[in-house]
Amino acid sequence: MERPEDGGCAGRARDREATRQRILDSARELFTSEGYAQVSSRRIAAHAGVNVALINRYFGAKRGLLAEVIAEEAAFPGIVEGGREGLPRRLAEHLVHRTLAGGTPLARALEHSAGDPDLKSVHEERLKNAMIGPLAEVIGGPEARARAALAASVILGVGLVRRIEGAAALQELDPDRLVDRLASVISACLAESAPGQAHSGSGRGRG
Amino acid sequence: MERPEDGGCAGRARDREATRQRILDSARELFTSEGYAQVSSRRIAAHAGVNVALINRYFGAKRGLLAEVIAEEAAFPGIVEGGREGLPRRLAEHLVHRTLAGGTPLARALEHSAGDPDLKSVHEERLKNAMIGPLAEVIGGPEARARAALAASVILGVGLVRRIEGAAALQELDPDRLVDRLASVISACLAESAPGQAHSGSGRGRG
DNA sequence: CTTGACAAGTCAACAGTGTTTACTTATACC
DNA sequence: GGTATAAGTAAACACTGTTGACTTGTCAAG
Repeated sequence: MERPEDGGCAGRARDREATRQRILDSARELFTSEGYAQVSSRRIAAHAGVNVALINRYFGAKRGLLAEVIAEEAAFPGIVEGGREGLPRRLAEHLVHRTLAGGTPLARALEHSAGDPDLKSVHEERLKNAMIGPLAEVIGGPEARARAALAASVILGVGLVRRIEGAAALQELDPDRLVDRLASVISACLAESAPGQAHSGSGRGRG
Repeated sequence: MERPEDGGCAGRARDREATRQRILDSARELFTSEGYAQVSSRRIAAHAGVNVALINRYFGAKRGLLAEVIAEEAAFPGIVEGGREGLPRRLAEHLVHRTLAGGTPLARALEHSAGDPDLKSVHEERLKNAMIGPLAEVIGGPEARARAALAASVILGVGLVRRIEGAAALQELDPDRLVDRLASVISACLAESAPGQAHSGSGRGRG
């Protein structure tokens, strides 16, 4: 069915798969460098050298293009695989290193569009399947999903704040200290029993 | 200068301030109930019964309209005023109660558009002046802004996750337990010294 | 090789967005 | 009453995502 090679010929042959992939590659490149909302369908098409209508033909809508792009990459590559021991620290290190270095561009594409209502379902699936799900499975125990959701909140929140205010405040802390701190924060999220409150909370008046 | 009353007359007189306020009221109502991106300039204008061009005349752009709307409301009403003692718990309670009950609609408008690049400057100002700033002032100590930014990350992150996945996972915990947990998480953010890591972090290899 | 079918690709339009410009009109002062 | 000035308006601009009708390349059957 498929042509064996579509190689480098100038006026390339009609090849569904190759065209699809070409669109996907352009979308990933542009989304990750400029963000979802910034890049128009027509620009993706032009970058890929194909017609605009093909985006909707192959991916339903622009939304579907992002969904396919982010489905390709793991949220926590090689982190949950390490097991429960030291998980908070590994998450913290991952977060800090991609926070301070700009890190995985895909995360940026997601943070760019975190609140976009058009992408709610895309983000919902991503959050559940790639973050809360794996995390909950690793930590186990009661209310695992709630604890995982809390950790995911911290991870997304830090990324969001970094994107909004340029990490100016966060960079007051040097990376190592920030990792320490985030590790303890994430530990508090994932812990099975809610620990007695830290030194700053002596005034708890609840019954 | 201004007309003393523009009252209820049908074809109302030309009154700059009244028109401005009318637009602002419509924007607040629509933004908070449907979100920034959902509501078009033309719809706001129609709801206010004014011409579309007046939005840009009075607020520069749609962005300016949101900026003015969110400038009207405090981020943590009556929370930082309570001082350092019990601050994490008050923040946690505020967050949970507005999370579970839908809470202040303005926060929703913000979460709706958290990642919108067009609103970056608006969110930046809001984050710095209404969240990190007051928080840092209350907690004091070294790297106060960094610690405050961390707490703000948690607060924004939880709101974001709630909005994305409908709080399904977070609601595994009953509200009181969630408050406990969040209070300890926020305490970990605000603490002056990064505490020794909790029970799950025995594998720390730094130092 | 010719024919025909079907999928791949194209074009132009639609309805919508935020924004701007030129314009009309009502008001307030002289 | 006349007029400057501001308030309000209408129409357009350039752009967005999306759709349906159309053309064209390719492959299989006759």
